[in-house]
Amino acid sequence: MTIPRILVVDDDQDVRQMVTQFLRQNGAMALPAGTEADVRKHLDGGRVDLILLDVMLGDENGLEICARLRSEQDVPIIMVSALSADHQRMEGYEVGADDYIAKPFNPDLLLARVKAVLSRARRSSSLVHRRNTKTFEFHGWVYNAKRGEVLSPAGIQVTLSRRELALLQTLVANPHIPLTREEIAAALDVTGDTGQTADATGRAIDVLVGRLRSKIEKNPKDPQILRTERGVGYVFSADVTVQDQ
Amino acid sequence: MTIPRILVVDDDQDVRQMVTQFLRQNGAMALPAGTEADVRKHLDGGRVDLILLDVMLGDENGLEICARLRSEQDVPIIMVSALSADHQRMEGYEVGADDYIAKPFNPDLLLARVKAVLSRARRSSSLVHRRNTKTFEFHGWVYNAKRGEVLSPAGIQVTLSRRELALLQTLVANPHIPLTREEIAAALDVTGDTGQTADATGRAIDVLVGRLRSKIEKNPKDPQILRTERGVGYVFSADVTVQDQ
DNA sequence: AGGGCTATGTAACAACCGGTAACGGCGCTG
DNA sequence: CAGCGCCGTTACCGGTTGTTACATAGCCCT
Repeated sequence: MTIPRILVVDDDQDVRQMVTQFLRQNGAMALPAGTEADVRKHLDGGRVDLILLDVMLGDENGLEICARLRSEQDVPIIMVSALSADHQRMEGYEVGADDYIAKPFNPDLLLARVKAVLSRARRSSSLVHRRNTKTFEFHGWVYNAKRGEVLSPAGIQVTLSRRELALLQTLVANPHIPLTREEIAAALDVTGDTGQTADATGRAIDVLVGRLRSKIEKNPKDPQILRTERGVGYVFSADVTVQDQ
Repeated sequence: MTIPRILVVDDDQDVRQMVTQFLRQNGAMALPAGTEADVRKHLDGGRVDLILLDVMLGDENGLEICARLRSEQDVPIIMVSALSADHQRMEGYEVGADDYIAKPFNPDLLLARVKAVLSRARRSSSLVHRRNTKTFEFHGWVYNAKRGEVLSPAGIQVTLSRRELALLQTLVANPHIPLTREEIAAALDVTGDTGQTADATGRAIDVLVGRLRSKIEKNPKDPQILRTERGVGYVFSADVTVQDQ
């Protein structure tokens, strides 16, 4: 990658100078900016890879600027603040900052953050490394594959055990397709080391299904989502909508 | 740039111990194995980058084992033997060994061979690079390998003990790759080799993991960084960005 | 409809696994 | 020598998961 251009936005001239200099020593093209006008000038004029934005700009509110910039351009932003309280941090994220760092900061820390954000940005633009998290939705339930989180229609988080989660994952990936116990066992890697038949694996799957039902079916006795296909196995009989993220 | 895993196969406990220790000092994850069964356990379980195989195993014939392994898996093998006769060397090559070294061997020589075979296999040459100072960043944390410093997302320095630091280092070098307790122990050089199972090493790793968690996890009860892989071991499940320095 | 067979649901149990508090040994430092 | 921090061991607890046994439901045949 070419030398990254970093906009250093801070109303304190001394801070600007210091940060700018430090970044330059570390190979970046640092562009100091004292006001939002300065920022816009640079954004209009040319390429900017990252904005280091101080939360407290004399007259202007950095958070607002951040939100505004975010809504207009897709430039990574790291918020900088003298306030390290957690809620500040959260606010920073809410307005769309990519990261947050407290002042006074450790140079190593700053550099690490900058590089992290830059490489993240680069990665997202190259199709190769895209790591997509999927979210599945069915009958009001939401299953976030990455975090392994399951939310009930009421929005309450349900904790599934590892096995239950794996089962759900398998099912969700094959909606409306009847799966035999053997297939499920294979997907869950249950077999054990003695190449057991599905029967020897035995009722493990049945029991597991029961346990999952007890957690995600409104009335486990009359399952609507995880249905039994008698003589065959089980079907996930809900429509699933998938969202990449 | 993962740390290479080297299986040290020798029926003589003292030799195993010595070689293992030497390799560990030079940055490898050395896994001692006394029998073919041990070898298979490791091969089944996980990735092994290289096997150092003694020709004379008490009951078994190392050459046969070598041939057998070769026919099954594509793992580089270096044969080790007390007999330096040429025909032995030839035999070693015939059964598929990548290199051959006579006992007693010069440590430097061993290391050279190991590196050669590893790089031929286009594996990491981290045996060499490992001395580089690196800074790792994950979830806002910064770990400076040279100074052994760890900074929290808030920029506060956290003091880890020697062991905790070593554990972190091992994990950070293998993000998203589940490590067994045994592998971790090997990397930390915990047991030496007394033919102990991972169980004999006992809960040391578990406890250590717990201690590290209590320092770097926001909520140690629900670890986001250092996750448990039930029945397997532990995974460092954060994206890590690395900077050479 | 009813008998008999098989498939499935599930409660109870036991084995196993991982988290962790507590303890004690060890080495270092003052 | 006392105090302290580090670290492996142990024991206990709680959660997970496969097994078993028994109850029930579904299906086929007469």
